[in-house]
Amino acid sequence: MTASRIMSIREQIADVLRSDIISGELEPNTKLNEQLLAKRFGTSRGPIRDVLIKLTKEGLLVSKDNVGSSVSSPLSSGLQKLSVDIRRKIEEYAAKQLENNISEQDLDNMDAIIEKMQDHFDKEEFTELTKTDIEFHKYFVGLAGGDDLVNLWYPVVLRMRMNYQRIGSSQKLVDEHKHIVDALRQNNAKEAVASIRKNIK
Amino acid sequence: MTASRIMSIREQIADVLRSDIISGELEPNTKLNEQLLAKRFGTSRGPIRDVLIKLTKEGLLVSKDNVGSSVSSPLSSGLQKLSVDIRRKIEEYAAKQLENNISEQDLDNMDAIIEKMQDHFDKEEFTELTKTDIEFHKYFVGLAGGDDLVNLWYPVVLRMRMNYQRIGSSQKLVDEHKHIVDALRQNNAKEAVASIRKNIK
DNA sequence: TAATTGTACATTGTTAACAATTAATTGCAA
DNA sequence: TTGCAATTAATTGTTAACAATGTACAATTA
Repeated sequence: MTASRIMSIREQIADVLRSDIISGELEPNTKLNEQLLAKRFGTSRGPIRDVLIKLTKEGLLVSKDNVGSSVSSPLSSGLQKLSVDIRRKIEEYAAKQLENNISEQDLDNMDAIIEKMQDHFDKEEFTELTKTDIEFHKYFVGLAGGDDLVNLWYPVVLRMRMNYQRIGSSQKLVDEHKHIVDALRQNNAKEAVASIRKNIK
Repeated sequence: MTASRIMSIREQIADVLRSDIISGELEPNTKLNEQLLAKRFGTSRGPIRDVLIKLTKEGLLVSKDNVGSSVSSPLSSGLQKLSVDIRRKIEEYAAKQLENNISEQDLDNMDAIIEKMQDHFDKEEFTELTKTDIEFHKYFVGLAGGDDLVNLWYPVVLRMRMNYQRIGSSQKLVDEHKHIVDALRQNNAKEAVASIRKNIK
């Protein structure tokens, strides 16, 4: 039985827009018009506004009063580096929390996510691969620290954007995730941390 | 001339609620009713909803679909420690950025904020002191990294909540901020970082 | 009594109309 | 033509009514 979670309209809209931005389909500085979005998603402007506020807080959009929201620009290289540091700190914390404290079921679920990654990679669906990559780390972070940790982690990751060249060019990315799960399965936090450090850059 | 920025209704409402939460006036798990808030602030529910979404993304509230928003609980001690680490990383980054790269005017402005802190401390206005403390660091972080860095930093700080005993009991807090500005004024990033490490805990 | 169903109530979610603000256009004068 | 002011259009902000959902409690049944 696949328990696909029920998602509210707003959640689904947010997901689509996040994908559009992360994939680069919506380029930086693209203006998002509330009415057009409302028409596109078949709702009124209310839910759209909710989503725009959320994405703005996640750092994917920038909003100006009485003017509107547009896609944010990539971080400066200095802030990019800082974000990598912060993200590593969070995920290394997560790895340590999970040592001797993770169920077989959860490990299996992570394996399944990696398989999905492999599949997207094989089919050259790189946007989906990116999303699944994020899904993997989100699962893992949520396991260790619940919603609180995810909320700390999520904006950092989204704002980093992904490293497409890297994703497009290499099977290594998928393998790196296998190493992380392997280390967790052996309850070897030190090794898990090392794998994560290699994976996040 | 005091340049009090024009703030939108929603911004002002957000500020009030943030204060209420940070000061502890609104305790964790307190349910926030949209209609009551609308009446209290003399608006309709629309702007209230916007604010609730924002505060939720900032980590001060937790929201459940079709149920509503309530004040979030303090972080676990593990996440609290992690947050301190992250906040230090960000502010230390900011201090380094500002070495040999800060105007006399900005330093004076920071002095002014510290004076305001001193004033609130003398009058035992501890909620205002807390807000001014945050204002100081926000100014400083914004100077170094603009909105992008502030957006990274802000949720971390809000979620940490403040350390009231410390605020209530000691003049030290105000002095620590003087040391930070002193170090910045001397373009001594190393000392500034050291002062910040002492201040954030 | 305990569990369950049904109903009334309270609250959030959504919508569409209207107000306020910003952006674009037009017309005019130098 | 260029620069500016006034006007118009487009877009966001706000509101109030309505729909959908969840909650609390009473009635019903085993």
